[in-house]
Amino acid sequence: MAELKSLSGDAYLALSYTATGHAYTAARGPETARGFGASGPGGDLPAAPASRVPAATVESSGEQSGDEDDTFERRRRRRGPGVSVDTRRRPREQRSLRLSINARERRRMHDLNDALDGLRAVIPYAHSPSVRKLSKIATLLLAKNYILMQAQALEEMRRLVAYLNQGHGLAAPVAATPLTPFGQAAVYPFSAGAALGPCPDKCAAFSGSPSALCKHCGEKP
DNA sequence: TAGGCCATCTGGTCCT
DNA sequence: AGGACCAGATGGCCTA
Repeated sequence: MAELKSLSGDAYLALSYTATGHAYTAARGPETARGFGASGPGGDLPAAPASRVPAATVESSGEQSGDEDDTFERRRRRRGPGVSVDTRRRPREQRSLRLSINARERRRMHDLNDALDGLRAVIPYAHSPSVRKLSKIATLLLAKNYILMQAQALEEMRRLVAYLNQGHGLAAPVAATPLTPFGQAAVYPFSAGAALGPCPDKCAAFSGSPSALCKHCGEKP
C-alpha cells in the first residue's frame, strides 16, 4: 500500500473518483528528479530531463539536430498525411511553424503543471522529501474535497456566530452534532481523530465511504 | 512484466 | 492568421 502511505495517513479519506470508478493512486517516482529545467539549446525549448524525454522527443526537440526531419517524417508517416500545418507552406516553413507550435504547447503544459504545483502547495497533505508528490488527478480531487470541507467549515462557523449572537455561551453545545472548538474536527478532512474506519489504510475514515483511490478499501481490516 | 503516471508531439477546433 | 485549448498517440520511468 505504498500509494497511500505516500500521503499523510488520512489524506485520501475523502478522496474518491466516482466518475469512472477507476482506482487512482498517488504512486509516483521521485518527482524532484523531474522538474522543468532551464531552456535548452533550442532557445525557448525547455530542457526537459533526458531521462523522461522520449527518444523521438529528444530528436525532434533539438531544432539544430540533423535528425529532426527524419523524425518528423517518421511521425508523419506513422500518423498518415492528415492535414499538415499548412499545405501551402514550403516544407521548411511548415517545419518551423510546427516547432513553434510544439514549443508553445510545451510552455502551456508547463504553466499548467506550475499551477498544479501551486495547488499542491496549499492543500493539506504531507509535504516532505520522503513523500511522493500527489499525482495530477489526486491533486485535483483532493483540492475539490478540501474546498468542500472548507465551505462546510465556514457554514459551521456561521451557525456558531449566529448562535453566540443569540446570547448563548460557548459552553453550550451548538448543534445536535458535537463540535470541537469551531467545529474544525468535524470538517477538517485530515484530522488525526478520524483514524477509525473500515479501510486498513484509514482512507475512508472521514467520509465513511470507501475510497476508489484505495486498493485496500473493501478489504477486511 | 503490467499498470500507473507523465512529457511530448501532433492535428483539429474554436476564438480573437 | 495566429494563438489557445483539447484529445489521441507514443514512449519513458517507476513501482508492485
